[in-house]
Amino acid sequence: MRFTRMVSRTLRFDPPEAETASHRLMLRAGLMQQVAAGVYSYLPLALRSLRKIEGIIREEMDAAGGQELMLPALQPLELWEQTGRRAAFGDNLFALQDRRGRPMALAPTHEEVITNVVKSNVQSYRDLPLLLYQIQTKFRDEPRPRAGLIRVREFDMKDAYSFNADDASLDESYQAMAQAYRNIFRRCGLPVLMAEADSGAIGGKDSHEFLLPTDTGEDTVITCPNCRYTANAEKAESVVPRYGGDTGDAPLREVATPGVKTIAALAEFLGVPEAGTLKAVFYMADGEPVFVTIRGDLEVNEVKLKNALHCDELRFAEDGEVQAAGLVAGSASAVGISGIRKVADPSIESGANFVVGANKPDTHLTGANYPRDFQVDILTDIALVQPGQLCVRCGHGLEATRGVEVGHIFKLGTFFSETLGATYLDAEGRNLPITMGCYGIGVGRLLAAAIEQNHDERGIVFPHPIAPYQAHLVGLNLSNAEVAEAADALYGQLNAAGIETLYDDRPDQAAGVKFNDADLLGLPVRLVVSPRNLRDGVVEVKGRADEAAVTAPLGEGAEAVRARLAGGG
RNA sequence: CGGGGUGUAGCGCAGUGGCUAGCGCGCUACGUUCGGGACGUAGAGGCCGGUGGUUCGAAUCCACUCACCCCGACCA
Repeated sequence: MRFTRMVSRTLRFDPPEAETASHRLMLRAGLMQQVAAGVYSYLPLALRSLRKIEGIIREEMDAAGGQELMLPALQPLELWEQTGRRAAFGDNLFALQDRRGRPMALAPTHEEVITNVVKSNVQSYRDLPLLLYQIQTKFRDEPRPRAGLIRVREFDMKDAYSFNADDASLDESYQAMAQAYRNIFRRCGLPVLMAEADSGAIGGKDSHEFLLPTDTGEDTVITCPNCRYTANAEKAESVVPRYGGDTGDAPLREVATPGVKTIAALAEFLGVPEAGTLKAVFYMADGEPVFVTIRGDLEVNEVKLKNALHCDELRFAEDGEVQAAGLVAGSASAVGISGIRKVADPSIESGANFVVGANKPDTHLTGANYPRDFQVDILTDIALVQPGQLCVRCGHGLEATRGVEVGHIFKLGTFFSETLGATYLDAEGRNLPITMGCYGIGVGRLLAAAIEQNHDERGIVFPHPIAPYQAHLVGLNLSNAEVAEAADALYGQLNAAGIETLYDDRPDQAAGVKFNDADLLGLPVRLVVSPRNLRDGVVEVKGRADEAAVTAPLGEGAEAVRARLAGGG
């Protein structure tokens, strides 16, 4: 490709709206252009890279026994109502009407449609297992798109679905997918963490996320440096150190706490640690108020809470809703409260004689103990893991890192097959629901993550397998006919040798401009033809990440590129 | 949806009521330069986000509205 024929141009300065590295570099290098919030045009350079990523994904999916197909993005809304996911997705689902007023949706994912495909094609255990996948555009009306391709509303996703007769078979498919994912990310130059993840309201036993560690990531990963336990903070569990050695036989006693509203203020006022108090938090779950109790030094994990409540929408209650429920914000506790759903974290048992609200203004109680003084409807882990808490497996201190989720695999179980009636006959003639798994990779996000991981202060440093071109041929001083001739000839040789080459054939740009653009675009190998090199009969060869260039005989440019690519770096 | 911010040339920005709206980059032409973002000369390029108001006069003041960015609740 000749530089002078490219539609895109590089930006001389960083675009001010882009804060994360991949976003900034992709705009600046002319890889993409924004059309609307979370909607981008992919220019040729980006598309070439995306196609390479897709190629890697296809190879690995096919190697794992996958079959590629293509499902529609436009779907009847009815399909989403059948499984109840119209409500689950809520405003994130792009809904529209066709010309006859029929409700339609732009699909955010494809479990419903693929389950119907399998339902009408699979009757027997002999037809299983199946692994089907596609690379296709998804639509999600995200509340807040951000950071370039990290979070967008229209994006290409590789989504795969496995269909198995039983859990043992599902495990095999799941493991095969996990391995395929590891291969894909390694080939894209990404050192990902595989973390235990929340599987969502639909359930299913296992779920893992593949996260690229980076400060600009949206997720928090909890890791144990000792036993390698790795989990998304949404899912992670920890051991909460017990508070105090008391036996819990202290009597309940009221204390006046004028003006004390927060846990921090309460702890200070009474001279007890925050772990010696119980915190009350109020949520609205699908419109119903919920009373949540957790030890004072811990935070509520809303994902865990949502799963415990089996609700679609969960949010903090507003002041008016708290009052309407007859609760006293700042001095509330579950003691003596009824007529509202009560959820508590097991940490309320990891101590005794707690300080809690008295459910009247400016008053608290000391000596509160569960279950002696109050009861709850649901007692389950709803705590957010914090670094420094202890690993549930080995007791070592946990650490937290930020990461971008680039892939996610789920064991779905039989939710969709049961809801939509996808069954098979087993060897004994029984009609059983097919067991499913699903596996997603965001292709554009993977590119963004790769750039996030592989760049320096000068620009992108593309990993070879996903670079738009392998070689960047720079011709300096091309108004000199001899140099132009030599550069053109080398370009021809590279093409003939099958090396994808971007040829900076701009006749009148200064060397600095060309070098800076080459660094910005970050193609793996740079070749320089110039009057100086021509005099010596050589071409300069430099890997993007190399400190210095080496020279090769002018006629051996293609071999030099191959050698440099094989050398890594 | 809550909080903060921005809309003026392809891009980045300046312009606090006065008539022909400016600067840098980029772009076009010619000339000079030529190994890390060169220089000169001459040009092209604007419904100042939109609508409605105030005013003799609005990019500038007021109201409404739309869009985009950043911070929090969603996910590949």
